[in-house]
Amino acid sequence: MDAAKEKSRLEELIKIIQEHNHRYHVLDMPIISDAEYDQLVAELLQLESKYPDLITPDSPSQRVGGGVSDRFRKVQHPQPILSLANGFDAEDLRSWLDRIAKLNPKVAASDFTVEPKLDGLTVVLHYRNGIFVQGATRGNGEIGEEVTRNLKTLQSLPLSIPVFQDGPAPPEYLVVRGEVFIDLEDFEELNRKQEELGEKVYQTPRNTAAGALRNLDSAVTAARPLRLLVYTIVTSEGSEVPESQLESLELLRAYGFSVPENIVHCLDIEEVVEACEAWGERRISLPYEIDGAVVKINNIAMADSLGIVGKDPRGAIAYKFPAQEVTTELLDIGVNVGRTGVLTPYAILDAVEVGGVIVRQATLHNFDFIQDKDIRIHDRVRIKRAGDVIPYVKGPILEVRPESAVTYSPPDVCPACEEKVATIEGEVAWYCVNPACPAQLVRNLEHYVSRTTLDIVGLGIKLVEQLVEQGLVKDVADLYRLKREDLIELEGFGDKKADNLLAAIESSKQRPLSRFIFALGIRGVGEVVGAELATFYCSMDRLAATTLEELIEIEGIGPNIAQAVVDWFALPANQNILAKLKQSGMWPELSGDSGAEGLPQPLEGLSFVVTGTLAGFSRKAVKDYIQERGGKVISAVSSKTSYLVSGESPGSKFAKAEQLGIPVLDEAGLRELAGEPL
DNA sequence: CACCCTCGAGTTCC
DNA sequence: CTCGAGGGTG
Repeated sequence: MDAAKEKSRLEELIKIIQEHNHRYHVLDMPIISDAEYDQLVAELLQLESKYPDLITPDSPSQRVGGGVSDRFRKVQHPQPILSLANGFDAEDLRSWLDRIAKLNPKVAASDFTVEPKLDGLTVVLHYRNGIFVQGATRGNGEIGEEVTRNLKTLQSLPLSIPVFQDGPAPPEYLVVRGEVFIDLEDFEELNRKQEELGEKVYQTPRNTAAGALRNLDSAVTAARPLRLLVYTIVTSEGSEVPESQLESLELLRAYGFSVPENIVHCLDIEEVVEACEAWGERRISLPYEIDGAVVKINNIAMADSLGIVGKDPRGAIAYKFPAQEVTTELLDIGVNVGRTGVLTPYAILDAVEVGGVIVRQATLHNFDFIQDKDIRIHDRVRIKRAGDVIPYVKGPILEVRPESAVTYSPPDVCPACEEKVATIEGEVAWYCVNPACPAQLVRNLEHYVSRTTLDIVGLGIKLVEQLVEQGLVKDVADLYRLKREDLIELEGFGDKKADNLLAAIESSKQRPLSRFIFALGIRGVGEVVGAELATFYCSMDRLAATTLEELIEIEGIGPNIAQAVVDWFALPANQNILAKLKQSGMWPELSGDSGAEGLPQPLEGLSFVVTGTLAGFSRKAVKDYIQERGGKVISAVSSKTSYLVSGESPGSKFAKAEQLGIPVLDEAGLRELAGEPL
């Protein structure tokens, strides 16, 4: 090719590429593949490097920043997309203000906005004359990836800015910043579908959103439930320029963007602190994940005047919540023995902070769970604190699985007694079936004395272990045969403590029959079924003589529980225990009046779920209160729940209730409903 | 038979 | 809170 031909080809290329750009970005009707496009650009670049004189300012090579990605074109942001400095508590927020007030005393009297900090991907959107022309990921803040076509599949992204008669005129050139993310509910729904199809499930909403937005096939992006919220005007030319962050948000809304809701306007730093903490409490009831709150000085000019330190503008700060999800190394897997003999594996973790506490252990539920999630020792695993308390392992991070990772094989003997383990047909759990297993005995005793059963105060885990170790107690009935002399021998015991313990054990004979049945630890018989059996049989003698057929008749008891009950009473070891208990005078009967009969039953037919802390009630007291008045207390919110009783710092039940539209009561509301005079 | 709801059991940290 | 299982229902 001679020079003249090359030069005309170069000019031709510019026109061709511009045409394709137009089709791609504006008309959304590309007629060539991305690869072909990249080839054209590559050819152009090659020619331009040969004839640099011919590079025009409007050449596509200039427009795309000169680089051609193998996946996406890189674009330079009109101005760097800055990150934010982080704060973690109220003190960090106050000292941030103190610092900047020294630079400009006027900020001390400034007002602020507090917005939720969405956990998604930042995108930068360009509109020319009201038409969406380009969208890019944040990238490194200077250069991002151009994902215009994918962004166009988002329902919540306006392709053009509507013009209203009395609304603001759209700017000639507008650049905004927003966040792309997936609602938690949509995410779960997506994973449910994936599971049904036998496809892989996604790990986090954030990663899924990132993957979808950067997918080469826009159809895939379109199929994901991505949402967009816009919260900053980066550039606005040829129209009104907002003076404050609040005005910006209003303007963005008028332009047709979805903006984050419930943005708090604060007049001083203490209000800011309050608002940040409120977002922390609200976090769990939001439809999407947030990892903090963003505090901005409302006046944009004032914020800008403070300048930038490193990559962080001084006029704003991110208040970060403690991470709810972290990753750490799984050092080993241990196995616990439950009171029913169930073997439960647990993860021994490299200690890590999650949501403000150090976590070293987390349950792995059962051996199938380990296999299903393909969890291996030395894997890096994702840990989450469910609700706010109990940590659990979500799964391994396969991408960083080390060579040293080893698959785990469940033990074939009980870790406590070394008897062979057994499985039950159709059940996931593995069992130690040795009736003399010391671990089971300890757990069984713990259950027998625990607060929810016979409530023997002063008899805790440590003491139970001690009594078993010393051979003083070989079954629950032995508790009633403990002698003062034996107890005084024990470490840390004196006359007084021994007497108190004996008195506590003695008082357990006064507990209701229902609690006693629950305390025995029959598989499948918990608090509710125990109460059911107590009201049906009224005495231990009658219960012990029951039959399978009779049990099945009882509402709430099916063949499995019935069989477990019959089996329990048939076991000679248990018959022996019962005989000893009866002999000791531990043989409750259902008393005619339970004390609550006389109360009116205003809550009859209603079911309640309790969450959070109530001021005037303990957890147990509120339960009794509701039950005494005819209401039912259940553990999980469902569509059949009548009311959620919510106190201070409610858990995730609150979100669930809101979602299902279940009415929420506070303590006063409950009392009122129960007909108490106010 | 497929669902939904409820119950039981084990669970972490301070 | 989680998961699994049992029980009831459409």
